[in-house]
Amino acid sequence: MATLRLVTEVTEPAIETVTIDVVLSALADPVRLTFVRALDAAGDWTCGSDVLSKTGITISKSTLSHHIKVLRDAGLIRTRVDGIRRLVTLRYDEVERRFPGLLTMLREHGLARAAPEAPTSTA
Amino acid sequence: MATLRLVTEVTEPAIETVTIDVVLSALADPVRLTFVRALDAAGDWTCGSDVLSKTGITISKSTLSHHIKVLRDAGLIRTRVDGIRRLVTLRYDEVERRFPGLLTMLREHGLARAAPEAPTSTA
DNA sequence: TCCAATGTTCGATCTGCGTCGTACGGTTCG
DNA sequence: CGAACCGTACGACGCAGATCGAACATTGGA
Repeated sequence: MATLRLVTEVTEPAIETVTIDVVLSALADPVRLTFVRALDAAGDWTCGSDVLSKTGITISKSTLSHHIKVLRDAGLIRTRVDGIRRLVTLRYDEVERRFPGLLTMLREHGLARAAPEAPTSTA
Repeated sequence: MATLRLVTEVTEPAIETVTIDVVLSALADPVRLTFVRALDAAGDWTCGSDVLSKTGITISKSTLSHHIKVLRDAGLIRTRVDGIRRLVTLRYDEVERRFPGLLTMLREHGLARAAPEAPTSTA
């Protein structure tokens, strides 16, 4: 019985209300940083659990739910209900508009990898 | 007896070896974020204690020393010995070259302030 | 030489948060 | 309806890190 569609839709903050300190705190965690990078690589709506298998992250589903909530509250991702599961996606354009260069930075700097010496030259 | 000048000089990591996760963790703390903004506003070599009085941050000197070390290890600031005191400065050009847009982002987004209007939906 | 001022280091404390297990709610299908 | 699945909410636990005070090192000046 489909009486009323209640809270099925998940809301995220308007991009204008997102503050940079919240974003930095959200990205400071290695699991969430990896998660955001994976979402960026995926490009479109992805199941959160699938991100775990792709990245090799091993955490419980409650922990995953917690991280997704932190990222959503920070305005970085959006959640959509798809039947029995929930899909998430990176709010790339909005975030890049409010914090220019931030996501580009994450994309270019591979996970926790320092540049291999050679101060001059190379790129 | 002034024998040898030992470790008076303070060293910071080469900018190429700085990883983005360390930088994000360093900036995730509100005290350090305020500190970096103040250094950016100052523009040149500044005494760490003076930053506290400028920003109104009230922490002990040992805590301040700790935060400065974290920021220095993260490659964000540089420390110079000046007689009885130590001066710090933001490595603006280097950081901006390695992480384009990062410091500009901090500069434009005032401390923990969201955009005033929320066009759609509110709350 | 002695003392004041500044900053680092060390140990201890305490809060925040990442983590998990369990219980609960919603959805799909038999 | 009931069972299986997926995700969230809640409480508890443990650890990393933020904080402080005290002791020490260094410098500069009385």
